[in-house]
Amino acid sequence: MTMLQFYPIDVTYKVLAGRAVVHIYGRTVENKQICIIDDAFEPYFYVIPENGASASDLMTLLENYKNGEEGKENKVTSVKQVVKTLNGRDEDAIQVFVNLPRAVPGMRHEISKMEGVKSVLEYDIFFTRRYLVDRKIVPLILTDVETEPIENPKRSRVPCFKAKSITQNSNDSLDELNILAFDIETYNPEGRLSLPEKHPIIMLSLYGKNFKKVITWKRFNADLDYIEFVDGEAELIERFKEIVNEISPDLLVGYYSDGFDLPYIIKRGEKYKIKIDIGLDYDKAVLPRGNAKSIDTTGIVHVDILNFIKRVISRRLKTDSMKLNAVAGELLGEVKDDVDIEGLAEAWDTLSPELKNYAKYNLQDSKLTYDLCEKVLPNLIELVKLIGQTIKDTNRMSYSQLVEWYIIRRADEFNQFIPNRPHHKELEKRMSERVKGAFVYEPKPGLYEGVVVFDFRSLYPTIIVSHNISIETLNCDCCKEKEKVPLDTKQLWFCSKKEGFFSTVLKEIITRRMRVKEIMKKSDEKKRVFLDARQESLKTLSNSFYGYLGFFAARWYSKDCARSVTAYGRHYIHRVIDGAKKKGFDVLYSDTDSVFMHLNDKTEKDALNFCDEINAKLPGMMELEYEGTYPRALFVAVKESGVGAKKKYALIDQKGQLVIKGFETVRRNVSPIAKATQEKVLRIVLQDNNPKKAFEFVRDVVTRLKEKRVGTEDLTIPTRLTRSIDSYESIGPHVAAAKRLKERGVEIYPGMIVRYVVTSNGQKIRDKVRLPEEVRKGEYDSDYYINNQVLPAVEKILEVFNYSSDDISKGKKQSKLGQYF
DNA sequence: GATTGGCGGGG
DNA sequence: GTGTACGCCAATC
Repeated sequence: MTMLQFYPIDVTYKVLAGRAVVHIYGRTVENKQICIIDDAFEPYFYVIPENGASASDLMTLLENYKNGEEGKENKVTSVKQVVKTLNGRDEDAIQVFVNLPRAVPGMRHEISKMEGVKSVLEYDIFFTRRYLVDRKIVPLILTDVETEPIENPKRSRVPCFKAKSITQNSNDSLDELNILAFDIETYNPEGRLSLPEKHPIIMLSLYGKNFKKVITWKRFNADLDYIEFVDGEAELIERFKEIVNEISPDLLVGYYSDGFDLPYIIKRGEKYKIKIDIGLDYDKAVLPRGNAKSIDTTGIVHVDILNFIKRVISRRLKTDSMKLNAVAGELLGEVKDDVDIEGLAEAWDTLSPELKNYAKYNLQDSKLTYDLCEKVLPNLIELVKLIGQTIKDTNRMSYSQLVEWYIIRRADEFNQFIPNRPHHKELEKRMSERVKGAFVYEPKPGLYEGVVVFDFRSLYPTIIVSHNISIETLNCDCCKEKEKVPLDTKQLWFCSKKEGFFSTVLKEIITRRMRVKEIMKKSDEKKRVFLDARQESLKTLSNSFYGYLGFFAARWYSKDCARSVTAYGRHYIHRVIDGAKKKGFDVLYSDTDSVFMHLNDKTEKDALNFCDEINAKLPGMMELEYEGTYPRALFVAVKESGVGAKKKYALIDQKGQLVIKGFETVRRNVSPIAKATQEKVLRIVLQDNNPKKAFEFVRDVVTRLKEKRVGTEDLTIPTRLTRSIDSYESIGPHVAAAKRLKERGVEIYPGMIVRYVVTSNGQKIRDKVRLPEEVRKGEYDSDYYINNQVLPAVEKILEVFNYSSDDISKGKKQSKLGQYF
């Protein structure tokens, strides 16, 4: 028997000789890939006996239970009596061990209908995930194993060891993973998406540390040292497999490769009877079945990095497009090569010298994918270590799943059963339940000087912790006479004696984050990247706890807990608003956790003192924070009502930076001239405090539009087609533009962005539409751009200063505006 | 205005 | 594989 240390990377299980055997792939401390095999873990679930039913009778019955055909039998192997808590109530239960994971779904329905059975619990916890939780193993953390080597292991590309014991006793983790990125180019003469039934893969690129390669199967003149020519598509696929297994990276990374690249390679492989058996266990990668979306390769983990970016990273990105170009542009400051991808098929057919540029383009896509993966990997790794599930799974988890799997891992420590997921009827009920949300104080439209902003630090998480909000502390018997949740509709309270499971777990996450932030201050640059990713993961996780409580599919769902959180939120924000008014500040605006106060004749110091007074009375972890002082703030009206618009305001800070919220400056289907005018007007108003100048600027834009001095590029409106043009009932401008494109022989497909200019040819908008390349400079409908683009973008801003749209277009002013002229 | 349906990413 | 996305926008009633 020898001791071995390794870092787990991937976990799977195989059925060997009628037993489920867990296989953990990873790297040793010497950086060798290995597989640890553990055959001592058994699948199980729980049965709760009916009240009053005899648990021992039921145990005897279950002990000998079996079903299924011979050879495919589902059998109970043993039973054990346990007591655990389910949503605050202690339950006597029977833990039922079975022969195979598939026996659990195979028998749980029948068992749940047996006499004396109240319910069945934990029947849908995936075997390998359960293994990690029960064995307290966290992927990527240094693991000690007592092993015996296995001679001549079957179906393994790496040495295998049988585990006698497996434990983690260290915080040391594997933070540098070997990445190989890949990308394919396909042949598609019809000029839209390729069909794997018809169109071959013509290029495939791979990019790793000190490795770059483009494989293609037509020879052309290309003076590129990374090109490798092979004889055909089948050879291309074989070569791809060879390289992946030669390099044997930890991660095989693509961009939308769950949805495009890997399924495409698999389907083209089928045509030549080539299996994509690149995993360390030789299992062939298969297309997702049913509703599945992921493609798994064992040991060499397939990571579609788009998943992670979309789910976790996108929150902090400005772009709303998840295209590789947009994401790489923002995260890396680097973009895709600029080639006309529509011309690839023709270049391929004619063996054009352009193919060299397509090869470069192909490699560049893999490089961007590699760099993106490297960039977000610290975040993914920290999340893996926090949640305790594999890279493969964590990469594809939504926030609610991340919270849920974190809680599941902690449940056993607190002796908690994992509640069942809601079924159809319950889901329907939950979906119809609405929780009253946050309080919004509507602003009075206007330009204000001297504005201080305060907000509650992590409002909802700190409420949950400070008020001990948790399913099992809700309306306890012991605290009936204590403080109630500030709600008119219902009497709710939370235990003040016993700490709740949900709130305790959340509290630990918050304190851990504070500790990490402290350590960060004393760390060097390299460490700080990981620590920053860690505190970021802890933050996103803690911010998701409230949402999880009210998420309809959550195991730990509680509408009463969720509504208590928002009720306390409204309560505390009102406390700030009322207190500020009493002190003589004008409250301008408030939304959920923030308050905008007008200083009036008071100073910033007065405001800070006020903040201190509020903080002195807040419970537990709750804290009101000073966000900043702004020399000017602008609030605009919504429609005709004169009421201030919510979530739409603009500020200028003391350094002259604009903070613009809710204005349409970034919306897609607006012309550049309208966007730019809006931004400029906000800057003039906030920076120069000169509405007249803003007004005149707009009037000048209007004049330039009238005099046809605006260039076509500033007038081009981009809009996305959402379906095929024939299926549109009404011909909107973008549909008319699409039709013109089609007439010119351009393939039209749903999802494409059409760009058009509105001219004065005809009556209806659809007749006025032209493609940018069809119009000469000055050929456009001034009235349309003035009345439908520019004016709506600035109207609400200028209205604050009593300018109306008529004033601008006519160049006149109303008499009451004398003060500005 | 509320509800429903389909899309995103990829060549 | 002890299962299987989800949040948003646009179209439509």
